Amino acid sequence: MTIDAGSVARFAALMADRTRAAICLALLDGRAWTAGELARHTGVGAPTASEHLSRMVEGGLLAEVRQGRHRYVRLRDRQTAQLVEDLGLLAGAEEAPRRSLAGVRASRALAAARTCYDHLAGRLGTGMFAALCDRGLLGDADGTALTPQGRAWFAGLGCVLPEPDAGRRPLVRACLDWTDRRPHLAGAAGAELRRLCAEREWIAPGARPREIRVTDRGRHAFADLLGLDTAAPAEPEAPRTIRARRDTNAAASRG
Amino acid sequence: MTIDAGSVARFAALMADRTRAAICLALLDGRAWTAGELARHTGVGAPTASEHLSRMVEGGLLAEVRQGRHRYVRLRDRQTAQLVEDLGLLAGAEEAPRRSLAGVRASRALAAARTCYDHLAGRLGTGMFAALCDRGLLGDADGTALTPQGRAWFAGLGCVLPEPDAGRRPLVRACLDWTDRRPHLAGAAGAELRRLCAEREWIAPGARPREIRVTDRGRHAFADLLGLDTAAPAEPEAPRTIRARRDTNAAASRG
DNA sequence: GCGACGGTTCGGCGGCCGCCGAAGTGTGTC
DNA sequence: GACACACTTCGGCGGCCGCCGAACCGTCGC
Repeated sequence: MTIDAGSVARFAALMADRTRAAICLALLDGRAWTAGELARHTGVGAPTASEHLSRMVEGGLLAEVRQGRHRYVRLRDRQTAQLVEDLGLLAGAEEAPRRSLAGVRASRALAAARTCYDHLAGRLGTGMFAALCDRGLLGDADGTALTPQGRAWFAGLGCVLPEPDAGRRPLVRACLDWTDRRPHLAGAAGAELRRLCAEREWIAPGARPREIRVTDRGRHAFADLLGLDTAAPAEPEAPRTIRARRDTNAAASRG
Repeated sequence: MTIDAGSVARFAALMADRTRAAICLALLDGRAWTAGELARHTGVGAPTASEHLSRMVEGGLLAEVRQGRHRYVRLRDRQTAQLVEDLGLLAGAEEAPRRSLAGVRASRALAAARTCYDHLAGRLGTGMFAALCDRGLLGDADGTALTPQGRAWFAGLGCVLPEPDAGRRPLVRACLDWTDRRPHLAGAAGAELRRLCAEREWIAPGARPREIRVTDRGRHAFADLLGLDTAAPAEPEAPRTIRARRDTNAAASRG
């Protein structure tokens, strides 16, 4: 047996609980969260969250950094984040589109622009991907390769892209978008592009985790560079609320 | 919430059991298995297997075809197979290399050549990938693109590759090999290449599931086409045995 | 029609799991 | 040194889960 069924089961079990899955999804924003934040976010007590985190770290799903009286955790690495994302995509693929009204409001902003681990997603991300393709900067039809023009475009922005090297992270990768069902730019170039956008303040963090906002400066830059229209909905943000979810947990844990 | 933690947990739970994980891994060979075969393969009773399969089909992990008094199941689609494979890779990444002696014998053949869902893996797969790169048939350093020469090479073999089309399956994809830790060729081209190898009888099924054997004809073809040395270990195959595994199950299900 | 056979359903058993409250540990602050 | 705070450990509770044996249901072969 090349690979042990037991270890696969053990690893999958780390995500096979509603609370732990919620933790994984929260961590998809690429940041490190404290144990307390995650407890509040998932609506669970501190002891429970603590046990979950220990288990996930032990199992190799999360990495932790202890700092003073805080315990920070993040997804172990890019591969792990990718797995969580793929899992979310597949798990959501067949789901009926039942969503609360509050959810619609929240997801509208997320659908517009958000981060996906370390790159840009939402309509902003898919729009950029399409624009890059249109201009011949991404080649090979699927957009899984960077053309010489593409490389020049990045260089013109002052982006130093890592030399592509077999076995390392792909330079460009097409990542199917949850909300838009079209690809957005992932891979090393996607991460670099996001870093650049943040550095030049073309984007800024939104009200909720993972949500991002295109700044005025960014709107001009995206229009100039890619002919991209990033008109904002410009609605005031509702305060984030913690909702109880104990009642829904038992129901959800069953197939 | 863009994606529901409950559905992620529910989906992950489908693989979070040793028996179900073993079923997934078995199905990675791309074939459809009957319920009985899987019950025997996983060392579990028929009722148990039946319940597992129903749950996995219901949850969208497997697809089933009922034929007479048989129930055939397979992984739902390529994305699902990919997920299982990635999960296996990550789950195995940190594991201590504890393996039984029988396991070593078995995995030696698998490490030499096997199928990975619908393409070739093992040293045969990684060797071909490296050879294709060396000859400039795969471009873009990571080998995520086919060069014009590469396309010509496939054409010369009589392989009709699908036109690459955004949103469809990538033409070529580098898939990290479990045993060799180097990439092998996946994607549509990988699948086509495997089909061709089987059609010309360059490869033949091995003694165990997923295992493949390079034929004499294949050995010559691979040497001529790619300068690839595929010397076989040529050891007689041990008969496959069903081992009891009930005792190890409880231990494995705990973190 | 009958028996063999693959698969399913049902009832029940043992075991683990996820949760919490209470108490404990270590860190930073006044 | 005392207190607040973030987190952990412990004990216990309710609940689901995975398994099996027994009985049952279709299908196939004779």
